[in-house]
Amino acid sequence: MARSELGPRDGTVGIRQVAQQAGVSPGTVSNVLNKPERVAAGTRARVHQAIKELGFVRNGSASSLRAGHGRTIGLMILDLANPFFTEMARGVEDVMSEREYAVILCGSAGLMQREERNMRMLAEQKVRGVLVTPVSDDPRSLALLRERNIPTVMLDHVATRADQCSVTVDDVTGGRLAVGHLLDRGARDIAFVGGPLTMRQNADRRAGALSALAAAGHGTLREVVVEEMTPRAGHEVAEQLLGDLPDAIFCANDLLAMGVLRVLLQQGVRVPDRVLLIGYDDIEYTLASAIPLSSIRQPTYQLGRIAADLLLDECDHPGTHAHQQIMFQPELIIRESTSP
Amino acid sequence: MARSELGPRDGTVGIRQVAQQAGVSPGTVSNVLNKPERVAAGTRARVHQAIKELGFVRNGSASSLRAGHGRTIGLMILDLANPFFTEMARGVEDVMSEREYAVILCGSAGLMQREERNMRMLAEQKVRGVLVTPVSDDPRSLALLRERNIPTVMLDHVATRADQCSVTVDDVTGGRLAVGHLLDRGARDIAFVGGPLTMRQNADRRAGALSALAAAGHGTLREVVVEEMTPRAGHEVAEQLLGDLPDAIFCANDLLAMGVLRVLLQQGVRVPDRVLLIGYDDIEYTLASAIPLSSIRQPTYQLGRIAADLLLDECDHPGTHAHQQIMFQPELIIRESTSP
DNA sequence: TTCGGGACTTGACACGTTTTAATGAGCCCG
DNA sequence: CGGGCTCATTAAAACGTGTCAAGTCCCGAA
Repeated sequence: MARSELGPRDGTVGIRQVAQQAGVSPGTVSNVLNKPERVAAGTRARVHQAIKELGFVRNGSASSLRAGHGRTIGLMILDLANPFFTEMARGVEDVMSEREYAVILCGSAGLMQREERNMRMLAEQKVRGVLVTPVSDDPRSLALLRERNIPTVMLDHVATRADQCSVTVDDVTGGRLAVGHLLDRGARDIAFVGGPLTMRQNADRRAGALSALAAAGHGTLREVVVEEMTPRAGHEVAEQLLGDLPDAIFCANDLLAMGVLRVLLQQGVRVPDRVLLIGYDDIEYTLASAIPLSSIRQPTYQLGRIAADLLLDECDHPGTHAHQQIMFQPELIIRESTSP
Repeated sequence: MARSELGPRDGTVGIRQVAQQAGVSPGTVSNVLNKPERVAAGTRARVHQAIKELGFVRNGSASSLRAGHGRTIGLMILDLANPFFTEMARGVEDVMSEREYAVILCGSAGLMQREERNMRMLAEQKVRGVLVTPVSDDPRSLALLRERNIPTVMLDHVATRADQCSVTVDDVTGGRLAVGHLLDRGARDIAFVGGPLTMRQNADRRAGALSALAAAGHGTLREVVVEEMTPRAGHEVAEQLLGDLPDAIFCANDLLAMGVLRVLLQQGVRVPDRVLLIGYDDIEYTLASAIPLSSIRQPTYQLGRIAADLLLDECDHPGTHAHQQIMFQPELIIRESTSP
């Protein structure tokens, strides 16, 4: 049997078998797959027919080797355990799935080292582009992608350079809204509980909090920095605060706030009567909370969708694509934890 | 300049440049990368040095084209918005990250159609293996992978065939534990709220519930089937039940239970005094709930880790690998929502 | 009838790596 | 001293698709 009649790996079917079945050349099959408009409708139909009959599945490796990249994008987020990020990931996945792209998911866990390792891995995989919530402003890991002309969109982080897109929510305003609200409710001694200030999100929310205090002309901010922004960390902070309770607590995310709330209630501290409590992100799971949690809402799912759209636009129209820095405004959601 | 001195795509560095720099042949560089033990220590060091100096990053597409598969695995779960699945995904990602594999994440949203489309995409990407929580027992989408000899591990689903691994939790026992507990607490008129019974998880939990009733010799089960297992669906069910409240409600997952709880409390129904409520999965976010939720705990994160280990074992030792069907036992967690 | 030109199609090569069989360099022992 | 080892390295042949210059075909105008 002639070589041309055998498929790849002596068993499966490749572009050549399809071509033979449809009575065209391999080149034409490739065109049907990649530039359908260039092939006559009749031929196209015959090829599609052959594809279906033979159960042909394109070899993505060969395709990306030749083309320089494949139908895959990378998504790097800070924390796989945080509903805020997984909700964002859902937005990305929905868009990419519609457009027939595969999504490689990576979690950096906030570690520069893991971020860099993942970036290298994505470069190796020849992804078409990358959506990333960076650990910090350090451009080292991004350089790896830039060298290889892999488009990048910043997620939940403003692009410091004008040569890329970003989608963010204004965290300074968010912090201001939160603390402004606490001040309105009469709080003066306010605690800010957040993660490392090297993370932009924490730094901005804190800055917003301070600016609200400055604008009001009264009130003080105690700052508590935690390693991880989890309910567990919230527990520890709350226990620590029990000895000298502030008027109000502003947590830099809802997971922390959930942990704090739990301990306060267990210890009989009345919320909001004794302590006001507000979180950030407005994740869905605080709805059933003992005291419904006030929070700062972000268009989380949309963040993911829009970033994905921007990335695909850059991939599809590298010439005409105009980089955009999109910033959403957050919204103050008042619930029982701050309103008597 | 001779072709051999230029890099791939006239700019980046390839295996050839590394070889030249280290004074060896391309084949040796490849061996350093893939079978380090076959190359002498001195040569190996020289090659690594050259790799670092030139900033070489392997072209994964070329690699998987030649080798037949790459360092990528597929992970297909039912619902990206459900913390149970994202927690499982976290376990998978942690293991794969350690072993330098990339993870392609797909959500089937419980739709056969999306499951099949994703499977095709994974086959196209030449993934090394796939971890999948299947939508149903229909083997059509798995066939696509089996034809191509792509190893598969079932996640949260028992393998019906002995030629693959699976990692599950005993949902029948889980259902029995839940309803047995409700009966112990004196409930007789019990409602079961769950998703489509075509999903094994729902069917098994229901079966367990029924067997608990049978064992007790008393009590009845009202069955409420919802489309989606979300808090929103829980709201609707609860409103529907308000007119004729049962003694107890068993929700097939915690998200449903959260929605149900919220409406009950809003309407002034006392939990657990008037209605007992128990969920399933024991997700972290119910901890801060108004009435802490009783639930059935599963080793979620471990599920992901172990499934990932099994898959990698099958990939690394295709000859000696012994397929395993691992089943964990769930644990009843009693909290306030079922104990006065 | 011939020629020009547009619309499709073709064929062969290139993409960067892995793999195979073959080569070379030592080394031991008869 | 040389034959038969082993271990380390090499050269060249794939892997299956995308690309692009070079056709082929067909139709209408001259």
